[in-house]
Amino acid sequence: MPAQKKIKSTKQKLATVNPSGKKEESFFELVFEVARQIPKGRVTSYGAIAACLGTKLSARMVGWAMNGAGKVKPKVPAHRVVNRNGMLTGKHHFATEELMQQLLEKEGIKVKDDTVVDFEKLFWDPAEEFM
DNA sequence: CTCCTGACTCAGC
DNA sequence: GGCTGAGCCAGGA
Repeated sequence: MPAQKKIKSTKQKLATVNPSGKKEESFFELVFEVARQIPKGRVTSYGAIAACLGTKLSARMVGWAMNGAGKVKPKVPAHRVVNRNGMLTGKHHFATEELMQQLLEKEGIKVKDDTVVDFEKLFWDPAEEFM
């Protein structure tokens, strides 16, 4: 795990990325925004996103937010989000358990034993993007 | 309104 | 070094 550096007000940065100055977005919409920023062929963790949003203790909420990942538009690449070990803990929530892995492999990410190979190398820190 | 649960994480044993 | 318990917050019953 890359030591989580000083997280700044990422929410504000998100507001910049998403200049639809409407009402406050719910927590998972915020999560979706971050998730959509994940570059192809890269992955991140629930904790990283949570920390990025300032609620690192609520990584569960991030994962849960992903529950609606396929129900929103544009679609959220939930398959690029794994737990802090790089394990595909959320694959059971996809259409099929193989789907998540297939999507990852399709993007050049190798998956072995439900775990992303070279996870640390492929890890994408949301804080980097909004810095 | 209260209770339960959950795609995580960390700390303790 | 693996397993267990507790904390986290939001939404659904």
